[in-house]
Amino acid sequence: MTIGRTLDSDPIEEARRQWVAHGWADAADGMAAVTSIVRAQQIVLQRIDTVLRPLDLTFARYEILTLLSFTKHGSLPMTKMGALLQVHPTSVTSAVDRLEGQGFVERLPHPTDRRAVLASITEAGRARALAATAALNGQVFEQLGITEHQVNQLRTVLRALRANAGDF
Amino acid sequence: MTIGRTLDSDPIEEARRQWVAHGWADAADGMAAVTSIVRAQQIVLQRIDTVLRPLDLTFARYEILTLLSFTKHGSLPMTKMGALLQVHPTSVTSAVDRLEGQGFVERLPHPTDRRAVLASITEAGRARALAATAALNGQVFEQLGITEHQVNQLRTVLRALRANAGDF
DNA sequence: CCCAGAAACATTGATATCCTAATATCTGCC
DNA sequence: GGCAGATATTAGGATATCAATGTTTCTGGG
Repeated sequence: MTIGRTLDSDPIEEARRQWVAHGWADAADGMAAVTSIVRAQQIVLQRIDTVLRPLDLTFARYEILTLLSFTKHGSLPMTKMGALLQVHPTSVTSAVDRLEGQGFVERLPHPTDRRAVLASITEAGRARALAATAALNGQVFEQLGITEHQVNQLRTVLRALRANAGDF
Repeated sequence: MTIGRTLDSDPIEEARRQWVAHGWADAADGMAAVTSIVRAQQIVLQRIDTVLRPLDLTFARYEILTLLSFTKHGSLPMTKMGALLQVHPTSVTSAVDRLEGQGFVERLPHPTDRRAVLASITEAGRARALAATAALNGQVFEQLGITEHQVNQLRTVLRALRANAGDF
């Protein structure tokens, strides 16, 4: 599961020193921040996958189930889900393929637009989504290992980064 | 390239409100932070891939080239690279396969351990790594769209998260 | 000292995911 | 009524992880 063991020093700080030593000081902090984001995502996603694996879910499929469970009628057009979750249409298609095979979602025709397809959550899907959320809340989201203040700093800074990227 | 367009509100904040409304307030901030990390990684990696594509590199292969270019003799054992970059041995093997095919790296026998393989950067590899770093510095690392203070907040908080995960 | 078992190293094959490009169908505007 | 745009899907390429394998090295009991 875990890869490297007992590294003597922080490899990202080491890379940052190299950046400065090579005359790229202006970019050093940004490089370190980007690398930290990439590594942090690996860490949290690995934890999430570990928690979700016994439930036969991936994070992408979990996000879809949870999003559907929050809607009024438990269904959304495929494109709408892709827009809300910021994933490609092809990823939505393949994720819904699997969820449908698992019996957690079913495809329904859109009532007015014959191009569109509604993904609709089933009762089994709702139950599995709830179980997954309970597991993730207790084992990941409440166990990040940083202070509440740091959690909120993270949210604020990354919100600015996402806004600047045109996310909303 | 970009997926969703003109979303009226921040989907992560919306998810956070749902968490609170469902009685999961204790996990709401952590959920929002984790989701922000995942989304931020998508954003920065997409930018990186866009910059690196004309240079025929991916981020994983770029990291290997840059790491090798920083070493004294331009070479490292496969396992050592995996440990430093926090990637699986299989990923190192496949990345070095491609880099070798591109002429940026060559495999050499380890001088003392006949099990081990040294990956050694070529002159072409050094040149490509420098070009890639120049492009990334100017187009990504110096253009995150957040303040210098926020960049450093990000580094500090994510360093705590990585340390807590046993990264170093 | 020696040698049998454990551990480390790199690779291969299988599986899952994501992205790009191309395609078929349908809608709605002019 | 025709054509641009939207919708979903399929196919193909790249990457990451997991499990298993073949070597090679290390280690500890005899």
